[in-house]
Amino acid sequence: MKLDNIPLNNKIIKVLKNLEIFELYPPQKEALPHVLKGKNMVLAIPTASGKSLIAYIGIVNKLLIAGGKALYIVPLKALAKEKYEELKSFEVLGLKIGISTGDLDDSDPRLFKYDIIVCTSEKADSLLRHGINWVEKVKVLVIDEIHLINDYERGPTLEIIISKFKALNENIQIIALSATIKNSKELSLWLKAKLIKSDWRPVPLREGVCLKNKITYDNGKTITINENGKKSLEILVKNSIKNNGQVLVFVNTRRSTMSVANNLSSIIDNIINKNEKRELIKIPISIKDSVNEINSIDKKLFNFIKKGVAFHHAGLSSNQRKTVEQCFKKRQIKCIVATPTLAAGVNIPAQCVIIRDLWRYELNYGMRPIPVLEYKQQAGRAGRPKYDVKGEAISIAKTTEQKDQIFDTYILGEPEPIFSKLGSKSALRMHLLSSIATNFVKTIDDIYDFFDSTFYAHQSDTQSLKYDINESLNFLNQNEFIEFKDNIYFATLFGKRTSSLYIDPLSALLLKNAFEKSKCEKPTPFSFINLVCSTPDVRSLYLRKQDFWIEEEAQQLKNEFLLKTPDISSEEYEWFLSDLKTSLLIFDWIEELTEDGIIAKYNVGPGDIHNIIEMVEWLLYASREFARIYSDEYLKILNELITRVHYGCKKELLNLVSLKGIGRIRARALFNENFKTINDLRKVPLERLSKVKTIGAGIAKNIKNQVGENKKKKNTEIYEFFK
DNA sequence: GTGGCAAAGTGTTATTTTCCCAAAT
DNA sequence: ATAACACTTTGCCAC
Repeated sequence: MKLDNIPLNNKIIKVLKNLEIFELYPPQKEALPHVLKGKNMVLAIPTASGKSLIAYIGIVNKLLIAGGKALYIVPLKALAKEKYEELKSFEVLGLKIGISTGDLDDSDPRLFKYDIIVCTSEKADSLLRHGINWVEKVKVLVIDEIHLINDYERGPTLEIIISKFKALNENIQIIALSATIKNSKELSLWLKAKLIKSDWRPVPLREGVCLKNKITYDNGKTITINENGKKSLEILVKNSIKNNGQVLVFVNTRRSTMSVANNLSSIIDNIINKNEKRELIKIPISIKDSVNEINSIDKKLFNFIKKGVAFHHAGLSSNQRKTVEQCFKKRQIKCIVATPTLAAGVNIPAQCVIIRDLWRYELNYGMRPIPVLEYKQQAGRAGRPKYDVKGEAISIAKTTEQKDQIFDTYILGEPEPIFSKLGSKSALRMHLLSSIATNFVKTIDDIYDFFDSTFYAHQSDTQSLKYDINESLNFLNQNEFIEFKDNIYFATLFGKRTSSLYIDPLSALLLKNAFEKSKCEKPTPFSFINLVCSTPDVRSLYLRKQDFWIEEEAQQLKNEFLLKTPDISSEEYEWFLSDLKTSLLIFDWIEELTEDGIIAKYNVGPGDIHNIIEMVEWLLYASREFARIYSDEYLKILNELITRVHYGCKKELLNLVSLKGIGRIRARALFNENFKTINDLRKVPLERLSKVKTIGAGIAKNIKNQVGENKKKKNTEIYEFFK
């Protein structure tokens, strides 16, 4: 259907044409009239078949007619960025686009001036908890990847946001985007939405299973591949690349990503030509970020990239991930070997997808088959629009039985239905508290009514839900998060802070008890690091066989624990050690152990380090807020510690690190050459400064600008007193 | 029989992942 | 459950 035949605002059509969109895909065509009428929608169609565009048009159309705001909710920060950038094209229509994710420079008041706001689900929840004053202005709510309602950790949040917005704003239009799921009908009934379901794809997908040298396709055809001494995976990759394609290989461990990349590297190296190689060699140099240390993962990655292949998993830093993804999109890298993260993230299509592992290790369960939904998401990455006529998704089987099973469950099978996880204890205590703390609900009937509107109630027996709610209310009451008077529930100061700090009530309780009851005589920075690492909000590292050294550390540090240490024979002892391991990592970080040192000592990637730092920093912040209430003698040590964790440095560098463009590395270099204070930097000549290791002329100038006499000294002087 | 080296066999180890705060610019 | 790696044993050849 050509764009010109669509009853749509001309201005919008013009924007679409600028985006080189001249006609709509069939599912888009089907959905559009309903969206334009302002109806609630559930779009259950494959990824990359243009779901977001329908949401964009829906939003823009509504806002141009009725004014107000729209909220676009996504599951990942990286996706928020992607959507934000796509939506920017609509700014010419006079709509302002905003993004709000944890690590971007946006605070709540600023969001008021935006018309379309992109954020993660937790951020949206957090905004609601802080009582934003523009809730009733939200006319359109888009939920991307709504099937994540099925997720134990994050699903309940999604459900709560939807239910709250529906309660606060009766006429809100909800546009839900979903992967194909079995019970999309049920979902659409809950949302009172029009359901559009389709398997249509812009590039057709052919699925197959490879057993030994034979591939059987979903249309019944078989082909045989054979080449001396090569595994079928290697032949598949080779053939695809030779035909001008690109390949994604999915495996189930990080270690495997590297070993498979290694096996493929010489093969791919042989295919690519000299020009391509020249381009590839440039890549590493162009992304070297002089603020960060070059770590061993960088080196490994660059060695592969040189040969046109890369590995990809959550242990990579965000820079490394971005480089791999972008170079693949630019078609410089021919093959990425990845863990399932890649399938859930930003859209990275390839001509051929190879799914080597359909099993995955799960704690307490051993190896289990991955959900069909996940298989479909991985397979769905096959087929690059504009480049490929057909996408190919091949799974690897080892036996005939496996082959048949893959066909039955994955290729011909239907994705699982999704189930609400709101009934879990942790979800209930978290969301009950926040609902009470924001006065969203007051009486027990309010609470029942509200939970009655959730997907959970839509799916399950409400009687048992009432029982679970009461149990959680009792827990919150007994631990002084909430009180109950004259039939009204209200939150205590402690409860309100817990809710607005966005931490698990169990974490809050742990922190509070430590502050009020700890017998630790003289808490050190380590004490507080260990405290926050013991909360359920900080996910601890795995223990391995060679980690016995941690037990010895426990002995050394025995006087610094704020919490009681469990008995060696007790069940909690393993948890304790794994929390301790995480604490020690952070302690090494603030004692300026190099990134590579940490990577080797703890067997983690730079991405893991970054994640742990973020979690610990966030909980230290929360601890400081509780310290204000319960023990302000800890304020100073906590403030200092938060900055040290942020930068990864010793106390003596706090002055220097407060300057922009100066991280732990440069600060250390300056300090070692005896520039220890802001005043030292003010006195030194520019030329001398630019001779310091890791500091060039540009940075030196930058420093001078910041410390120059006429400039404001507010920021830079804050840490002088730590000396 | 012995040294040198590659292939085959045995044993050990570890196992995927995301988001949440506030304040200032 | 299984891949990946480290380590040991076996097999083979030339001398």
